[in-house]
Amino acid sequence: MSRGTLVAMGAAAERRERLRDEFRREIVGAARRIVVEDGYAALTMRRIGEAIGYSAASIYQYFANRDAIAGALMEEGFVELVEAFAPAATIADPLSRLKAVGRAYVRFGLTRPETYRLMFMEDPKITAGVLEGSAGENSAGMRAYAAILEPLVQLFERGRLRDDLTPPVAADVMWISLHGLVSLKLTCPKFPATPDDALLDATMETLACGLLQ
Amino acid sequence: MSRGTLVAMGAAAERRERLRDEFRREIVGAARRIVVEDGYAALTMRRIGEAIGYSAASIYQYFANRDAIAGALMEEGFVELVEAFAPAATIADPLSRLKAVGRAYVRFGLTRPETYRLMFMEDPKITAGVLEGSAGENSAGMRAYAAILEPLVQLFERGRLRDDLTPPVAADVMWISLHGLVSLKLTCPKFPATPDDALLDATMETLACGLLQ
DNA sequence: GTCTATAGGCTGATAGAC
DNA sequence: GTCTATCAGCCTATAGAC
Repeated sequence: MSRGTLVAMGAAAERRERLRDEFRREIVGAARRIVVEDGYAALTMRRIGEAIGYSAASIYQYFANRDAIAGALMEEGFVELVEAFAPAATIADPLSRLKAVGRAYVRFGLTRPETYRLMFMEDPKITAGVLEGSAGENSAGMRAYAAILEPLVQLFERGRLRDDLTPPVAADVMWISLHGLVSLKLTCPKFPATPDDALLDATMETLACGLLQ
Repeated sequence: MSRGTLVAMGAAAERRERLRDEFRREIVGAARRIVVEDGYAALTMRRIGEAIGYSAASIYQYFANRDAIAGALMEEGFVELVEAFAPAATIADPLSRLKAVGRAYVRFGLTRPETYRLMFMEDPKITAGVLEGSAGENSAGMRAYAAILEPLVQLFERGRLRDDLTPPVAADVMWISLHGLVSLKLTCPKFPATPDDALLDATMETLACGLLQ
């Protein structure tokens, strides 16, 4: 809610809105716990209702439908991803920063499998909705992307990027590889037989050697 | 069914078995069409029954449950993937062969989204079952993996592989990147903003530069 | 605002008739 | 072997009482 909307309301309406927001957050919190514990398929209105001590029907007062709750959950996921990038983002050297961001991405995905799955592997409709709805702005999704792009821009400016690449293309290649590592490990933990750590090291080194000159 | 089993049966039993196999194939064929058209979630016993002109209950005479059908569908997917690799596998130069296999993999995934999704993005339980159940043998899954591994072995033998890599690790890095490209495009077609072709070119070139020395 | 009740679906799987 | 009927559940979403 914008500041403009707030000042236009009376104090009572304002308090009501605050309570409403709190309730919405409670719903999303419960939804997160359900998804983390039992996956996206287990996210039903009944289970959310149970978790917050209300009937399923009440939830429709706060969210239009189940997809809207999943969308809110995804947005929270992007905020967490940006937070996971924060320590890496302070590193001065762009190549070290890029590598640290990459490692943070993979750690995020492997330690929050169900959140990651919801954000990037589950429902194209909802993922598209959240990414498009928040594109262009200073959204968490764009800030996460920027954390990968920005070190590559700096490397490009220093003439370190392979010369057939532009920073956005290099960022997409990087993202693809990181996503591939996380998502393949989430769906078939056994098969890429290389252990997680060695695979991450080899992937980061391959990207560093392959993207730079 | 093994040859040994066949010769131990009478001619009548043999014919019965052949009919049974034919029926099983019909079921899997119908299942494939449903998954291709409407996705894995639409794969229900009732819909399969409708498609083959039998009741849902009859299917349980041929498959233990729905997961067994999904597993059979995945195995067919691996066979198709190996077939998709066939033209590339004849190329003599190992680097050209590796690149052609990579392109064939991405084409397979992007042109059969629902099959690919079922094989690598959907249900860890079934994917694990099929990959483990067919590991070690001359299964389609292993042959698909071999198509990526083998050119890398040849490059390794010629001393062309980056020297901190072994062929299996390099194969896993390659697979991860290809899978990342396909799976990200399937879940959010819009966001990695680089067009498919340019992204594939950039990824293959990055892998070639990054894995080799 | 919250509830119960319910419409109107869907699912996998099985029992028992034929 | 195939069927119908059914069990035992699940779901989203809404109407209408309070």
